[in-house]
Amino acid sequence: MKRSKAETAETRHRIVETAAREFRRNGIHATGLADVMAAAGLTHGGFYRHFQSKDQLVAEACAAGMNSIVARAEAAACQSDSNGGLEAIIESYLAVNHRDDRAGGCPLTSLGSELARADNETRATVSEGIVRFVEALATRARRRKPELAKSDALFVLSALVGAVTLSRITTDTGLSDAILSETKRHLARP
Amino acid sequence: MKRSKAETAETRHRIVETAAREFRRNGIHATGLADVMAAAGLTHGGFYRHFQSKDQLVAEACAAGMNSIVARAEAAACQSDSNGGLEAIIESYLAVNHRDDRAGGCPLTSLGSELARADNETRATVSEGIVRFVEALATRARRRKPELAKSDALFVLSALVGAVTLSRITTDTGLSDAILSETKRHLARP
DNA sequence: TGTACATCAGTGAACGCGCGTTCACTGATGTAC
DNA sequence: TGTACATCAGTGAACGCGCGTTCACTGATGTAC
Repeated sequence: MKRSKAETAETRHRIVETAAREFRRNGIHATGLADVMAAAGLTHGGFYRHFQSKDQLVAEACAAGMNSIVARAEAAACQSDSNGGLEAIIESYLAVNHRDDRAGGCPLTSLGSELARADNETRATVSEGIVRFVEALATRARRRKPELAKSDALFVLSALVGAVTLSRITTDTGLSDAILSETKRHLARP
Repeated sequence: MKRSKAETAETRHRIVETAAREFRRNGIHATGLADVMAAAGLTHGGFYRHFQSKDQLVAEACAAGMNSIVARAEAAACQSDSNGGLEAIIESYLAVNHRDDRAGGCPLTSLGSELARADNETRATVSEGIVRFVEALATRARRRKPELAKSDALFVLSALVGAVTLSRITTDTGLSDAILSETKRHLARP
């Protein structure tokens, strides 16, 4: 039966947030629309009342995922009592509980190689999220000259994404922990 | 009809090498066994004469991919005329033609997020490849103390993998190039 | 404000399709004598 | 060394299954009067 406008909007929002978690947890390709809808407490038939295609949901879910990771970085920086907050962002990204929480973590690591093959809409949205992440890091960089700060930020983000990606691949838990802690140590001393 | 032992071994090897390329090109989940077999010049029915399952092929293909990227790193280091060859490995990994050649490049970047969800067999094999890559970097590290050299190597590999992953996601070609060149610049000056 | 009706969110069955896997069959290989 | 036969690599059709997508239907919502 028909739902109120508010309820419809709430449902759509819930589908996107659920998809953002499910895609990060199991991968985009491996997650079916029926899985997403069921996790959102719905049957799959109603999907197309809200979205034109799976690709559209992928794009929106990735956008939501990027928004939340950038917001978390900003929050970590603001809550930090030390200097600019750069260390706080690095620590929160390289935390063991970020590595262990694929579903709630950064899409760049949980979906990295799939995003490189995603359609232009998704890649453009994620790309814009990367730019915002880089800006969040650059405004807190040690070097003040804008182009140097941005250069530092690109490097830091590369190290963060690579470290968490590798730490999730290896079956050697000691190596996994070492990748995170050594990357943290190197980024702390410039 | 039956084939000679040599021919059978050659065919099996060709399937693994073809799969290594196809998986890196299109992703593991998105590549069907029929795709791999067709690319190897065979029909899909014969697959199970050589492998027990798709998962087994995935593990062997990823092992082959790791072998070839570590071998390429070693080769780049040996051909380099400068100091230890560390810069040569970094330059070859962060090269634009590595970014643009997913099918022939490093599995850690072309399959990163899928490998984190792969079965234990595949993850263990890739993990061992990571260790060999880290050793290849560590023996050429600037710092001589073994544990410091390994720490440096873990950090360098993280930055390499993250940089190429990000450079493939972004739709902004200027940003993509900058990620590679700035990461190269930072790793060059310790 | 109250009533009549068009709208449409959500359900559940169905669509064609491609997946991983299995199987009967073919005929060259390689072994046993 | 030559012959007879079991083996098995590769083919092509078929299997059940889950995918993205479509559709007829239901009934509460929200609009038009």
